[in-house]
Amino acid sequence: MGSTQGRRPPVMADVAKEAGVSHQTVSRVLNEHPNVRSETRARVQEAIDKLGYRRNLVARALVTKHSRTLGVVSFDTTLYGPASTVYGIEQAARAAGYFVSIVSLKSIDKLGVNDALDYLTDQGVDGIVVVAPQRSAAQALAELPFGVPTVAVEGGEAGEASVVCVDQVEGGRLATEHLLSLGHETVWQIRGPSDWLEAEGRVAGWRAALKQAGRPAPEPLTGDWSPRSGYEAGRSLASMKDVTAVFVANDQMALGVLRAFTEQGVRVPDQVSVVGFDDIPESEFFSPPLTTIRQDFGAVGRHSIEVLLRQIEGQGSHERERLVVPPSLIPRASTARR
Amino acid sequence: MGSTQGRRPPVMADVAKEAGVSHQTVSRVLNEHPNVRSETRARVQEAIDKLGYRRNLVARALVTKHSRTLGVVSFDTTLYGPASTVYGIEQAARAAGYFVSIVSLKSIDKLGVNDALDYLTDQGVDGIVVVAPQRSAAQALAELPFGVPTVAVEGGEAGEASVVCVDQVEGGRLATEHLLSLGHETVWQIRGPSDWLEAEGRVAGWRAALKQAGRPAPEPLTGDWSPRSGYEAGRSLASMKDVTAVFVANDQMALGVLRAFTEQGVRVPDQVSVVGFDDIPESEFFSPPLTTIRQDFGAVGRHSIEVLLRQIEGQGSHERERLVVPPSLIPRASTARR
DNA sequence: ACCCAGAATGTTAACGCTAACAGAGCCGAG
DNA sequence: CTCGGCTCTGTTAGCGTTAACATTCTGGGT
Repeated sequence: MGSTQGRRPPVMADVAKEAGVSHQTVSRVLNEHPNVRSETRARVQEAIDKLGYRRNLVARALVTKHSRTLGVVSFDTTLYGPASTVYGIEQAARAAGYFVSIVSLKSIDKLGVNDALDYLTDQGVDGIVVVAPQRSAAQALAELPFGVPTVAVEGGEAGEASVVCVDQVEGGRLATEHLLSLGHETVWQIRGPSDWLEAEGRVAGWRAALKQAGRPAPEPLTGDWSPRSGYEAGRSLASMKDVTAVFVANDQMALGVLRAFTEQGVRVPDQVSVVGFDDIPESEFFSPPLTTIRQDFGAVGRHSIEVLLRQIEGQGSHERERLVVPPSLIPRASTARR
Repeated sequence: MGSTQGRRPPVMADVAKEAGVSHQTVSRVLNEHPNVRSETRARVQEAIDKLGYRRNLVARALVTKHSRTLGVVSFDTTLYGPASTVYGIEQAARAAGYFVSIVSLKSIDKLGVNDALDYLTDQGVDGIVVVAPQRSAAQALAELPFGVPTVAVEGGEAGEASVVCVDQVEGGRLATEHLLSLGHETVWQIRGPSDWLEAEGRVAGWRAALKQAGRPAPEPLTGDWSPRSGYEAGRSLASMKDVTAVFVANDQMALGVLRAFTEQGVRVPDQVSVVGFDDIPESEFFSPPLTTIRQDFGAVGRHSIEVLLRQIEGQGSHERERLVVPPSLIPRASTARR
């Protein structure tokens, strides 16, 4: 119908002709410029509707230098934590009118992070969120490409970038103090890999709480966050008679620990109390339901977008921000008074 | 340094001047056009390196009409299944040189899916993968926007779009036959929400297997995939004395069932055998370790990209494809001979 | 009646790239 | 030695939008 020939999608000029105005006026309508007569505006809108016009965002991005796309770099989005964080990021970004382009890393080396950063800046993203829980990833942020605003999630001291994170130290402290308050002499720990900042933070909080209470800190066992590694550490712990309380650095490993204890006939919480970390949806239904530390991943994702947008929109003032989200204790049935 | 003034990133013309050639020759080098003298090529490459030039993909996309970006629409990427699928998609897409722009839906209505589709086509994606396990989402695909190639994952009969999915019926059958082969008289089921195609498929497979064995099919209980709903269904089942085998439509609900049975003193697998579905990383460490049906989400993601790229690159021939990935039984300790 | 500010619109020029064509140089066949 | 046909390179013209400037049209103050 009309003069629009072929199947080529209509462009601004087509709308302009249809409405009997210049393409610039169409642009003004689209961008809600105030100086357009409301009658003209209506006529243009009508033409837009009639032709089914949609503005070409690529052309727009070329001239405005803003793609309204944010990049997200994350490690293994299959895991609950990263997945929830990325979800929060995506929701917040879209609510703010931004697209989200994602890169999931399988390995976490500096090279991989740098590649991902380059890749995204090539695409012309307006800003980047790096979910970088490993020390190596965080270090990669120290040398940013050029002027692309960046926010690190769980990024420790991430060089130039702003940081949004959960207070891991506080989480470790909460878990440990909870166990001590139940009358346990001391608290053992199954920690995460040493490359992970979160693991370090949780160890620090645990150590601090023990020290404050004047209790000895046993040598922590180390897992790799997987249920299997928790299972193996749990088997070691089961054979040690003086263990009455264990702080496991994440819920998945805690599941492995519960499994090992069950197999070895160690009753939880009667003989040993166990606290996890993360509060994954499953942990409420472990046997027994797991006392754990909740991290509000959604809040972390939302905050990271807030910080990033502030940085993008407030051009000059790029003061580094550091936003810390508090964790909370979720008491359930895996812990009991000694 | 050199003649490049200010902090403005270099463009093709800058490289051209530096190398003493025309910008078109630079373009040729970048696009690996054969007709460039190798000496010239080297000189251009040198200039590129010297200036740290990176080509502007937005400008490129404007003229080529290809953004090399794929859109992914998914429901709740917090869940293990969607998260793994999206991960597989992202890996495969990036390996093929495509960016991935993601939209996570919180609600699954047709409107939401259509909005997401519009949103992504506005951005100028070259193709879209919709992870649409619900009937309503699949229906939304029936009315596609315009010429954007689309692939549905778990999309049943998704109108025009190609489909990649796991054979849910086969999965339901595998689970049921496994239990029957262990000597159970019949198999109960806790199914997923009726809006989900996957839930329907699993019910169909279960029913088919029972029918083939000439056994009665009890009325299935319905959950919403969450551990809690499994827990509640499990409590009902625990009170029924003739239940010896239960097929639970996903692992999370199976966890809830195990929890309920444990509380009620029903021993698994001595009194009741339980089979789950998905093989999430945790299920090997449930108490007892869960027999389940594994879905290869990674393969689904990879295949969906293969199909999509075939559709994008082979312009005219848009024959609908349908690719089915087989599930497999993972026998563990939650099932035993009657 | 006149002028001027401001509103409303139009015209032109980028943005940074690739496509299409044009031209220069070179080789071997006739 | 001339011509056709290669290879290599340059020139020009868009892609569809917004920005900047130019122009026309109002309406009120003098």
